[in-house]
Amino acid sequence: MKGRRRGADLEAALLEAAWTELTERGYGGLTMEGVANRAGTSRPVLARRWNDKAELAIAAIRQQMAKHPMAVADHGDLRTELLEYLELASTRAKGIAAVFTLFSSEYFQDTSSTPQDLRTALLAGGKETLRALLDRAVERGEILEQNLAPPVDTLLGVLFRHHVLMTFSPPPEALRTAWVDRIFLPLVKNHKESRNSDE
Amino acid sequence: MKGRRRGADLEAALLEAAWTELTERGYGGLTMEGVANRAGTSRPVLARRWNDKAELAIAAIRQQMAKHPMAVADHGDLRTELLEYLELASTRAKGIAAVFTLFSSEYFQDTSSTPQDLRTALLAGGKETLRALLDRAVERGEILEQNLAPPVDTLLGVLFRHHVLMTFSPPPEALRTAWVDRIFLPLVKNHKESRNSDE
DNA sequence: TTATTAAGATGCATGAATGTATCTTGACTT
DNA sequence: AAGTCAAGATACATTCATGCATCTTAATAA
Repeated sequence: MKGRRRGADLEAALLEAAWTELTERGYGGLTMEGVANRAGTSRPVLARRWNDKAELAIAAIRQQMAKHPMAVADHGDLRTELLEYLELASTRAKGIAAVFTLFSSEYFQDTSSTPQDLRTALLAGGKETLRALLDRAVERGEILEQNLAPPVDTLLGVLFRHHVLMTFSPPPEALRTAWVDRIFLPLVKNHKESRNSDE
Repeated sequence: MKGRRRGADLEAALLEAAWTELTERGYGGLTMEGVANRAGTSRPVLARRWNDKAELAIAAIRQQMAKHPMAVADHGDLRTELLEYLELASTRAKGIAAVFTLFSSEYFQDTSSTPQDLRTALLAGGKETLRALLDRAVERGEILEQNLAPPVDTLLGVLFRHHVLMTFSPPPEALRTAWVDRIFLPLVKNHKESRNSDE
């Protein structure tokens, strides 16, 4: 029995509806009318705020990121924090997958940008969560700075993202610990970077 | 100056046109009319053979895979073969990225399948190229079978695919060698799987 | 209370893509 | 050489989403 929504209230509700539509139907299935219906309003209200499907979608994504910041507390132990990071990320798998459907249809054609571009644009300003974890571990002396050279430092994020993109579902706990214990940690733990190891 | 195409000839030309459209415009921008125009024919000819955009797209992908098999010769050295594998794969980055645009729009909604599902369906029968390389290396005694446990064995493929999906472009040579020398080989080379390494 | 502003409902024209039916014409078969 | 079948061209109706214009009504401010 609530009255007529206005301003910021309304806008938040619209973006929430857009987000739900995006996750349920993907970017291709996202329509202005669909969002309007779900929000219990009509298209003109949407049209007054956003021009494109793309604008609306990105605004919706921004709102979700603002609502649920990815924060991993300092536990004094790298392994613990990495697992928590992956667990936290897993709860958002559906949303992440939905975001990537942006690049299917027209979006990446029109803007000629890549998922990487969007990712950096959305993360602009805030340092990456994963990077923060690793820096803390370096300060604690758990790992060596030099073992975090470019392809390695982002490895866990890559593994997670790839899994989500390929399966549209979060990685199970067993897989996450395997990534940490059998891939990432062995690479960064102090095994005195043996360059030109053999041959 | 060529006459009217028929049967298999025509079909191959149609699939070739579809593939080009798919790589240039992505799945979202793929239209029956666009393919017909590019193939120099009209929509009814397409409609007689495939019902969906999806059917057409998958048939086009199949034809490309058949035309360009991913074959890496036995060079007696794992590292050489891995680099050749990644180099070969890189030449197809554009196509691979295009294939994944399938899962943006409607396809994955309608079929409720995942990119993983499609991948396994397309690879059905033939063993994976990467897996073949690794098995050969195990036989040669270059690496230990036990170091190829599940999350590690497919690691290079994961890294490659993730890069292509995120940037829509092939990984540069420097990045490929970094994957091999600083991530994959260190993990599989005989460092006597130290389980419960420390703590 | 009154005035202003935007929410919300409705209607209409448009454009893109598709499905389908029809018809002509070229190529292959016997 | 005649007949058959599919290629290729064209046309029409349909569907879906969008853009825009209009009008009523509710909420907020003066």
